[in-house]
Amino acid sequence: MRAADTASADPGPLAPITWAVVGDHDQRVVVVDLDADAGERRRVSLAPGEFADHVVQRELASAPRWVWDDTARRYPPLLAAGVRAARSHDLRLSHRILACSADIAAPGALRAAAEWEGGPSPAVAVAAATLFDLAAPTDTTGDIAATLAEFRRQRGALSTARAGSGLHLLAAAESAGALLAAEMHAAGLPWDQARHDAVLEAELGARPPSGARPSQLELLAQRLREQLDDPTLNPDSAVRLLRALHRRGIAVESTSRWELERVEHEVVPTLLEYKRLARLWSANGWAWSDEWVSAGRFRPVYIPAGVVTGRWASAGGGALQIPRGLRSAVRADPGWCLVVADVAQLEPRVLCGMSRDAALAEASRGRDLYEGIVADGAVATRYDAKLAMLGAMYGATTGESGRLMPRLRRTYPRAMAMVDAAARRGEDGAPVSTSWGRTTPDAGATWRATQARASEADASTADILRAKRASRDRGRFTRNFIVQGTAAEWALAWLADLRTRLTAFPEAATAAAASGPVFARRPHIAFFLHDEVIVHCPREHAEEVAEAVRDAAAAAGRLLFGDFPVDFPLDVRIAESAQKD
DNA sequence: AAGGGACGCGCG
DNA sequence: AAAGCGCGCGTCCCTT
Repeated sequence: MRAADTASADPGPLAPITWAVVGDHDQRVVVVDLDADAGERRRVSLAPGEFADHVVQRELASAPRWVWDDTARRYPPLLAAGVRAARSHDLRLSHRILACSADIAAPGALRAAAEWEGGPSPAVAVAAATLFDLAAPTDTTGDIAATLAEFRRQRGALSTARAGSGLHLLAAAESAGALLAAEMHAAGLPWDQARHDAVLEAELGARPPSGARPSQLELLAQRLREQLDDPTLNPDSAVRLLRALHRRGIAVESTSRWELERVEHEVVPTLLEYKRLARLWSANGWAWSDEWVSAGRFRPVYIPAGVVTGRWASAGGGALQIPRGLRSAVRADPGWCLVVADVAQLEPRVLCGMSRDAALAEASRGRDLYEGIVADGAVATRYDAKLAMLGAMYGATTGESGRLMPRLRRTYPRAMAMVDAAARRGEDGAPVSTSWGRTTPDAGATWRATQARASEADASTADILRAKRASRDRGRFTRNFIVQGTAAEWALAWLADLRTRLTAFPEAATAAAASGPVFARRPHIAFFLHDEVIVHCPREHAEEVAEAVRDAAAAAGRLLFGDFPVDFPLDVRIAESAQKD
């Protein structure tokens, strides 16, 4: 029974959704069913070993929404037991959203329950506690009474949300993301170790004994020592490298690539190549795969909302930084394939939707958004359009980007007014919010003290300059926050919808990784990076999966922006590997 | 010896 | 050609 794949038991839209609150009491797991008004209907007490079976039964019966303190703590053991949950409400993640949201009129009770604020990566803390055999975290938030109390506080806070607030959608999407994060970790990203090794050998030479530089890297280091006439140079030391460059009359202020690229000297190509290979070796070399890849899977730890804007972060293995050159190692299992999809120009389209800028929507519909901006005559080239748009969203003030950005104001005043207003509010120390109501953290006491100091009678020029800079820094942050944060919401909606759609697919005849989790026998999301997903699926379902990915994107757009005509075109590829041709 | 900051670079 | 948002992480190097 336990091994049953619960996902196949979709109860359909008519089944009542109930809240099933999960918490601990006296070494047992307590599940309390609540009705729509959060009134208690039923309470069961289970031995810890019985919980997974309980979840299976309930999923088959009616797929309740599991309310628990922390998905990263409750869900992995279920997945390990072969049990999947359809819906959840993650109290920690939701608390962090609701307690500081500008959309909540009465956040007082939530803010008082500070023990729920938690860190950004409880999963990591729990893993570390297990690793060092320490007692469970000292907080009591997992206790059933505390869990019920927090759930009721959150329901109470949500009932004070402003009319039309998207916070309930955000809480649901955030929680679905937390389920998915645990599932993706369990499933892993299919990784072809042999191909990775082949890339490393081709670039660096044979794997060296531990501690030694690979041959190709040592060759380049030696050439650098000759070209810079510095026989003991360690090119890994920026300080010594800079001194050596200066001795040869190369006037650079740093050893960073963008500055070196502007210098005409024989040492530059050698140095750039050394840096490229050194990076590959230290970030994604043999030591990396020893640590992070096993049994053909790369298993990063995803941290939902690890970024203030709501974007995900990751811990370990640099999951969000896999270099493009190594994507050839991301390779489907035999008989399976990858559906690799990314959204074209997600953030500008999100800005278009949230500002309801009809001109920008018209420019971007059904085509490359930047080409559309060129066609509108705002700027001359696609490259300029991209630069100007990035400048608008990041707050560029100088350079080409800063020069081009004002042109967009004339052509797309609504969209530009939205980011400009967010910047002004940030400069004043005021909060801003995403479409669904995620709100910036407070600017902080130090920031306000800096501003206050500048307006005192005896403020120095330095005080005033410092305050201005801090104010503009904050403005650029809030300007970008509303766009990056709403884009993260779009991505969550996309993921949550896709995750559900994929449960409708049948199990594969040929299992991917027979030892993997049960849900990995059907198409499943194997990777997510801000505006890109990779689905691992049996080849015979690739086309249908690609369609599901597109349908989910369209549904996400409607969920956030209703019938406003902004579209989210995807670049979808069906392939053996994640490498772009 | 451990920890933290600076640097540099990978990703969106 | 480059500076303007959000990250993680490896290395060096200095402090404690």
